[in-house]
Amino acid sequence: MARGKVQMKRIENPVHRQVTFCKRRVGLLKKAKELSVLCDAEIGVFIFSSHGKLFELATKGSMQGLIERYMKMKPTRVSQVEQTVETQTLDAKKEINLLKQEIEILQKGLRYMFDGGAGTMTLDELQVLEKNLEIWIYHVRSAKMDILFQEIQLLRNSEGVLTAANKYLQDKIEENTGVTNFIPMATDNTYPFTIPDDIFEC
Amino acid sequence: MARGKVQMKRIENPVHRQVTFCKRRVGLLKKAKELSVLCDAEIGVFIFSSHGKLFELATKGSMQGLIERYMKMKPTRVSQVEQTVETQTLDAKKEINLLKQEIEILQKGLRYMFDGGAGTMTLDELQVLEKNLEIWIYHVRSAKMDILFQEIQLLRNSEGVLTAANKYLQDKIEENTGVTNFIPMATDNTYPFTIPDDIFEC
DNA sequence: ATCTATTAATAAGA
DNA sequence: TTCTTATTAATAGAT
Repeated sequence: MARGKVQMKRIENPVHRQVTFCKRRVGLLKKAKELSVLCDAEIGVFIFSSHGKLFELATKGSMQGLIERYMKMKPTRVSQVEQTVETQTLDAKKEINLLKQEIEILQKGLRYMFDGGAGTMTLDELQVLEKNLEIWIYHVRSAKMDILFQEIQLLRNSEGVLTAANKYLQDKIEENTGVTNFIPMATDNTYPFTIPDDIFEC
Repeated sequence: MARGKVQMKRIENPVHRQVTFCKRRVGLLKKAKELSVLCDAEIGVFIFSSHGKLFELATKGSMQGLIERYMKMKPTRVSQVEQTVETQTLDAKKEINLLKQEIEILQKGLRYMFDGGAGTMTLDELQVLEKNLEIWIYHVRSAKMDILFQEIQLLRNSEGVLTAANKYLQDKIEENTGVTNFIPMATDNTYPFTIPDDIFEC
């Protein structure tokens, strides 16, 4: 525009380039402001120098407002930043749903246990629950079972002792009195009173 | 700039205003492009006409990229949309952490049970676990306990029956032989073989 | 749109 | 950076 035309290409001389940048930058922002005022337009400009420095102008309101207005008008491509955030949110929600499913299974299992086995769970859910509870509950039951088993063995032993005593006394009576039709008491009981061992296999 | 100066104020004549808008808009974008080329700058311009129509220019890449670069440089005020998304992400992460804590406690509890009580859990964790397991495990044990208890009661009954039979037979022998120093077998056993009821209170 | 008289922008030099 | 100034570019108003 003065003292010679300018070639439309990058100015190689750094000093010239810097000077021109300053001058034209001011000119551009001035032009933007003029256009805004004269024609009642809303204009946003940002300029990043080759060194990364930012210069900006926003007529009427803030640059943020302008960018939001711009975004609303062009929702075609979502920005990478927003996409990342969106992806994170999606991942998080997926994870939450998975965890909630897991807890749902546990809760259903609780209800299942509480109801004493009312069939409210699906097979898959029961399998998940089973896998989790098997080892866990096994060790809880085992501890108490050990005690109970010891007691039962004692009872079995006492039963055997008493039975032997009973037999011994019967023989004694038979031997002394010659009575053979002696009827032992409580013959209607199922005898012997054995507990299948597999009941202790939890 | 030609045929008379212009007042720096809104052009009231709509026709004039529209014409000026067209001309100066082209001029502004041209200037922006020139500045970008000459000085190796990255420039974004958007112009909203008074009627809301958008005109834009982004030198080097897309407007989206420019806006992201702008945002990174000025993270002062986050837009409401992004803030909402961010809040959601935060909430989601909080929720995930809570659920993970819950599962962590359950897992620790599993290990605790497996180890047979090796003190790897904190008191709080144990209390949470205890609260959750109490009802659950109670009903698991109860089902089996019911069976066991029934068996034990049967054994107790049989014990009582045999004891009664034993006593009867002793009386009978005493009555028939006059021997009073009859020593029952197995007197070294602790007698009677009772199981404290509280062992069934899980 | 296009023309053109006139103003505004600015390249080069200081 | 800023000022000056010669020169070019932009554009207001008319067509």
